[in-house]
Amino acid sequence: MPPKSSSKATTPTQPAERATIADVAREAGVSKATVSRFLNHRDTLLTRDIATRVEVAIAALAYSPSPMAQALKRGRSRLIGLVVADITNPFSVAVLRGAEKACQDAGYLLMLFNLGNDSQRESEAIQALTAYQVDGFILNTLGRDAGAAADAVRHGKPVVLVDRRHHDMQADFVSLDNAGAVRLGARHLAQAGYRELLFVSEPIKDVSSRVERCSRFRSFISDTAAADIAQGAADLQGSTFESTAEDTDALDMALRNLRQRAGQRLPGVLSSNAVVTLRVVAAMARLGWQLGPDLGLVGFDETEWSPYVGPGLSTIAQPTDELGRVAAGCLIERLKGLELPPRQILLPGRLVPRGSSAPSS
Amino acid sequence: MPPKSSSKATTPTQPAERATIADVAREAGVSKATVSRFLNHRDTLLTRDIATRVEVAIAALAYSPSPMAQALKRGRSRLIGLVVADITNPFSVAVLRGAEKACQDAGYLLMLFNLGNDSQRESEAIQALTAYQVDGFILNTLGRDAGAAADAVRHGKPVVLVDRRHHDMQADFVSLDNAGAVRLGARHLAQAGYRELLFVSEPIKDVSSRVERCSRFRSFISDTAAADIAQGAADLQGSTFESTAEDTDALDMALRNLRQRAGQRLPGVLSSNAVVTLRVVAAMARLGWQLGPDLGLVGFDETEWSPYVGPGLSTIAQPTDELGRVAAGCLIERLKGLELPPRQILLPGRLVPRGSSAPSS
DNA sequence: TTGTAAGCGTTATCAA
DNA sequence: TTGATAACGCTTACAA
Repeated sequence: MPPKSSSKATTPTQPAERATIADVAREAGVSKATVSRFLNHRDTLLTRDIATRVEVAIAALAYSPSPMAQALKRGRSRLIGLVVADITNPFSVAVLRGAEKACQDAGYLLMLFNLGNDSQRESEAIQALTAYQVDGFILNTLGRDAGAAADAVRHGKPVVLVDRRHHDMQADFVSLDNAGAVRLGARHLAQAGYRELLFVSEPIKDVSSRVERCSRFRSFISDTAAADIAQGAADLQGSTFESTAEDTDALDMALRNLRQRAGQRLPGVLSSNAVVTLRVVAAMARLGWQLGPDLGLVGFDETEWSPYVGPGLSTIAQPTDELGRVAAGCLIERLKGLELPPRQILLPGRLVPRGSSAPSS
Repeated sequence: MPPKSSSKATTPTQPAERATIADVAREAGVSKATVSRFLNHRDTLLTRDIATRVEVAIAALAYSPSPMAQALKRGRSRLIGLVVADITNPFSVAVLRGAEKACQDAGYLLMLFNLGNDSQRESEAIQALTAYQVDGFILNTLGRDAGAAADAVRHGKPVVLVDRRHHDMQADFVSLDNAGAVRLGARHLAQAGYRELLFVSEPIKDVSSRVERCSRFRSFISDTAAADIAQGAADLQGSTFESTAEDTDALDMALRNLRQRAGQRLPGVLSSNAVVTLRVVAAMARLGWQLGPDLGLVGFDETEWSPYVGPGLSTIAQPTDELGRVAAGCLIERLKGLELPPRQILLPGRLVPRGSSAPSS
């Protein structure tokens, strides 16, 4: 293949190959070093005359530097590695979206690695990404594969954890304020009159956000119950349940038991994410119960469809876009050299009350 | 795992820096070229003795080649660029997921660029991605920015178009069989007894998939009506409507008109994607109509929530994962050197009938 | 069969 | 202020 050299190109307007810094140097009649200086240290040391010559040449050749070569030389790539546990999860996607935007705005590109819920592959992901010299990581993973992320940190690559913290890792952490969010949802249910509550979660398995939500739910119940007792009204009870996608019978049973325990009182469910919410909705359909009157429901994660399922699903909206943006922002600050002990940034959730938490419509 | 270079490393188990090919060569007592040969042409030309020495050294240093350096030298990067018009769109995400999986399996990593529905940025995206030497592109974009993708093709980078074709571009195209899918949905409505049909789409704006669905709907109506006349039953009518997110009044009006036109007959809607479906559902709620009895609805795109909205939403499920997989597969074949005229791969949709297209429950 | 050396497109360290 | 020149980590003629 004749590479460039004029020849009878069918499209004369296109420089068949990308121009290199050498081409620019030749065109401008200067050295490569000068061109490089123009690019990187525009402010310092450059004769007006030479500078414009270079500038013209760059424009003429539509030159832009090769990030690959720069990465090789500098050891930095303007790439950010994003590892998500499961891109099926709408929450991950929402975060991804926020992060992608922030990265683009800061001139970074995102390299994506999806674990497909196979936490074993976490170190594989991080290795692949480090190989490409990504400048930093945004991790939304289990952190089971403990060494993996720690390696990255040790290699001096900044890491930001989103939603799920890793055990004793020195990294910024960005997440929903789970304590506040659980309180928001549980209190709303309790005040609406639902007094026998059940927290339904995916299998907890040490996933930090699940652990937190679950334990916060427990403490909400005991705190509130204690307060109630002090006021002579001791009817609030709570329990928790871990639901799997397969075992729908177990969920049906848990809900039946819940209603039985409730007795005269109203039963209510707080579900830990959108997937679980849908499972509860499906169970309700199987049981033939009405959302609201028969069972109160508040679910984590607001979605476009929340308003239209049953009487409308009450949700706790996470600031997903902002989580992604903030995570990327944190990372970029670190990349700019910010030295600070690991930060913890918790963003508040927002309650969106709808029919599913209204005892009577 | 004891690496080598003593020094007082705080973490003795980690080789502070990534090992390079030179390190391996030194460790094995051979030349860099030999190591490189071992890596790339393991099969040919290598003494058993030397080969094992290299192998041992590589293992000892946990060496893996730098893809950046390889890319620089080879001009190929094992990177695939994915450009999506709007990552908010669940369809895009589903495709992304399928593609990501296929790429990973083939040893490619995905670089993601989201246009955020700003079609102007398409060439920006493609340029950024080519700068990183991506080996090929998967494009789910409008193709408004005509030159952009064409440039990539001209530079010899294979391109696969997903869901949206670009005008006269030489590239593989992977998509739902829109003709078949429209027929599936419209016929289902018609057979269920809905005889005054409305196709509701997002603003068509030259987006190829929208254009196709809309025109296929029109021809379904005229074909079927013609056949009906031949049989003496000429009561099937159809029209189309473009809905925007803002102007909900217009949609309400369109539905009211539809029902009026229907007269004694039943009105039915075919909606062009999940977003539009939700808009129609919202309009129904505003109008106080019942899905099914008052208006039949079939929507493109199956989602996890389709079963739980109203009486269940009838949908036309796209094989999203497979679309992504096939697209990535096509690209990878091309990368392996497959020379073929541009292919067109259409995957069938599947009708999922539910309550929203049942006149009586 | 193996080694030497020349690049790939940059940036950085020297002299000039 | 500018220009050679040597890396960065790898592949690949070409020699040996």
